[in-house]
Amino acid sequence: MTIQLYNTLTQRKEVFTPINPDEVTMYVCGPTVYNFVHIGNARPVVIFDILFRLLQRHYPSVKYARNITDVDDKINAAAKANGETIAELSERYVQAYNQDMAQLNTQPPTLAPRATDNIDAMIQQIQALIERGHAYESEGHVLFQVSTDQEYGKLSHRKLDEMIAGASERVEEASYKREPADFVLWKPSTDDLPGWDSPWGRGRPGWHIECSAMINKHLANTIDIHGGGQDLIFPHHENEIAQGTCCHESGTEQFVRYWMHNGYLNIDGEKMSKSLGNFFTVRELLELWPGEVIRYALLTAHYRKPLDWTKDLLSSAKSSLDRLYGALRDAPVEIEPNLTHPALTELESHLQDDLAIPQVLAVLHTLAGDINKANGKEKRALQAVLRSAGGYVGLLDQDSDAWFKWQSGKQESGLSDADIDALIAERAQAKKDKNYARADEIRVELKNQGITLEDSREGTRWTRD
RNA sequence: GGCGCGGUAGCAAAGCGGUUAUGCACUGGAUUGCAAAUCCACGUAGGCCGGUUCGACUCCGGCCCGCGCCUCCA
Repeated sequence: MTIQLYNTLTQRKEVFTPINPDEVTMYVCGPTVYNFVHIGNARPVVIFDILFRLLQRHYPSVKYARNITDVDDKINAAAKANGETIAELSERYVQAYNQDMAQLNTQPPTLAPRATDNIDAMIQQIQALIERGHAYESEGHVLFQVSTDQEYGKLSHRKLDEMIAGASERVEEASYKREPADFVLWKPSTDDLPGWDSPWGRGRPGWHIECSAMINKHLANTIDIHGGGQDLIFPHHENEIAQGTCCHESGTEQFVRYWMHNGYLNIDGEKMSKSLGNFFTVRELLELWPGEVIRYALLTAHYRKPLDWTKDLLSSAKSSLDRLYGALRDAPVEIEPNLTHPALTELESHLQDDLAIPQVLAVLHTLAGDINKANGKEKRALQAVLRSAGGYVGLLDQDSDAWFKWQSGKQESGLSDADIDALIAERAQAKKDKNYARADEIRVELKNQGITLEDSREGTRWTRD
């Protein structure tokens, strides 16, 4: 069975065949570090994490790069507002980003290049574009002349003249542009702004150049997969193609073979975005929910479809995970290597079919049902299968007991584990004395504090809501 | 105006030209000192109108509604 991926370029699912099966290359657009990221920013990270895991099972080496944009006007503005240096601010948010993404069980990428470490590569690429007649210098700016690229628009499936006609009010007209659609590769910096020396004076890069330059520098001239949110298709990725293709000798060498784009997160049916202000940061969500619940919630819809982000989605994700972890009671956390099982084969085939993750979740739940009906050796074996299955999508990697005892930042003022254990001990004695009134009283007391008790032959377990 | 996506049961969300998606919630039963967890039972859902077909949620056409992109954005 082969991996099939939906390619935005061709608008269809295609069989994935890497240029070099010994080393697959993937690049995903990372954050601009001027703030905590919102949950919409986390969706591609989680989605491409699952693709990364899938590719790693199929190929000996996968080079996955995710950039850090640490030069941007929004960073400059935020640093100024905070009275902080740009370096301090961006470093702080890089750390926060890495922590947040780790909380969502995402593996770190192979490479996390920063824009500010790759200015040379950008300048080189811009120079190549000028030499090849695709870019020009004007009033301290360097611009890409879109009309020199016959292929421009092939990713977003638009024609240049239609774009301009439709967007005439929004396209920035500037004296230094030859044509309105031309976009900035390099712009001049004033003394109070970050800047680098260049053949065109002290300045800083435009938005799009960092990705194409870093891809060429750190991965290859042609890479296998490039991912990001659907809102990056135009202009960002379209411009990357223009830069990454036109800068090379042939001018036709393919830049990226498979373009993948995830759908948006919506709030009340509308796109979540920083500019609209209708967003939740991953930080604040992690105060209220385990990272795994957030991850699960992000996986409930197919990656190319919009996903409505609601409280119900999260509590439903929590309940769903409760069921899965319930089936993993007393099971070891370690994943058994090289396990084979029809359910794993089925799950793998869903993932290979353009990441059909909702169907993977269905397989997980079917397994959980089977486990709950099984006993002894069979049950143990199925639990190992479920652990493995979870690993395919970055779920179910913690101890079941720890899962059920998870405490949010907001709950920390409540009962401690020791308090709870003490009350349970008291209740056990009461039960032994057939003092059921007192036993029930303790249970109600705990229930009011969000603690649910479960009696069994082996003793009493408890879970936090 | 151009390009694109979607409308499935109370909610969320998939596959599929004919046979249970799945989860959450609800209800009844088993189990339990009472609970919880678990198991069993329980939903002919597919925006509207045509067409193709022996048969359509699935394919085709039209319409209605919602959303996105069209140079800040994941």
